[in-house]
Amino acid sequence: MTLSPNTFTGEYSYSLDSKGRVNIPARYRQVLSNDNENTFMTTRGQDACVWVYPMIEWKKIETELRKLSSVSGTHRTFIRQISRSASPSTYDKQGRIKINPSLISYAGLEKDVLIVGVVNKIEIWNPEIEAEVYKKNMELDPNEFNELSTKIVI
Amino acid sequence: MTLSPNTFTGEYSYSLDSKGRVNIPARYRQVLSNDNENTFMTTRGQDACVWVYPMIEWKKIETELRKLSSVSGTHRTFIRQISRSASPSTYDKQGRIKINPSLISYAGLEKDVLIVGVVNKIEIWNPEIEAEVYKKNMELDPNEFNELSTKIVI
DNA sequence: TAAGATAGTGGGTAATAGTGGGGAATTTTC
DNA sequence: GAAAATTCCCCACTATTACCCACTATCTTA
Repeated sequence: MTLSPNTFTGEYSYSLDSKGRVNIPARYRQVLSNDNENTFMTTRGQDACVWVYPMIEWKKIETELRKLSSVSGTHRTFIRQISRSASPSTYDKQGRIKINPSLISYAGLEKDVLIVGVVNKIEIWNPEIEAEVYKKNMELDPNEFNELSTKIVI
Repeated sequence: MTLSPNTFTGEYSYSLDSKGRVNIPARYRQVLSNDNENTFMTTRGQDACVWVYPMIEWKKIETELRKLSSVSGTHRTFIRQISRSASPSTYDKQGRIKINPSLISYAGLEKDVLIVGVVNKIEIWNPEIEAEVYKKNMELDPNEFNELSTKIVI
């Protein structure tokens, strides 16, 4: 059975080395479609983590951003905030991408990192921070989950 | 190349030298399409920064400006504002463009500058001014932002 | 279970990128 | 028309990056 292309699931514990590199799990590399040319876009996540998009997925966002007009102040600010933290990274022969220093500090990454596949992208977490966020989310209003259940069937 | 041509992301800290030159980040030069002939159009940003367009992207702006009727006073002012300060600049062998003095003073640029890729163009900021603008923007209506991000970022 | 293959981690080095400045060519000014 | 100023092109130095090799751990297969 072949897996869906550019679709990531599961979690992995890897390490960030002194040069700011992390390995992309071999399984993720295997499902990457060729048109990504081994390249990802790394950006700030909405939570305190790094989001890693296959280039193909990122380009969809880029297309949407291009439709916004810079005459609107809100649009300008929005584009700037999304775009400024985005930097492309092609993985090396060993399968590692480079995470740039500002993203490392944004996500509070240290040596041990948690890599989580969230369907269309990959998240890179400091495992301690992830645990806190997880805990906090579990305390949230369960109504939102109920609402979700009307939108998606699992 | 896997990256979209003439599309800029990420931010860089560079310096403006005594001759009024700034480096264009190597990554940006790499995504420039050949028909730009290593040339950018520099102009006043809507915010207190310098906007740097690849010539190809600038020509799209020109087309848009032509469409605006010069009958309306607002339109005339808008067109004049953008157009009057526009000046082309070809980068040298080291990858630097020249920013003219009036743009330098408009954007309040000093030695250290912040270069931000905002998809179809590049912004050059005095980092201190950018920080202030950032802070001010964060106080803006977050609803519009949320709406934009649910539509665009996936 | 042993051996080969694959995966993850660490580090050295050649190539590239960023910065500063000199000097010829060109333009401006008096 | 000469002096001054500016622009443009080039060279050189340094820091950073990307690429490559090597080692170890884990997984796979016979």
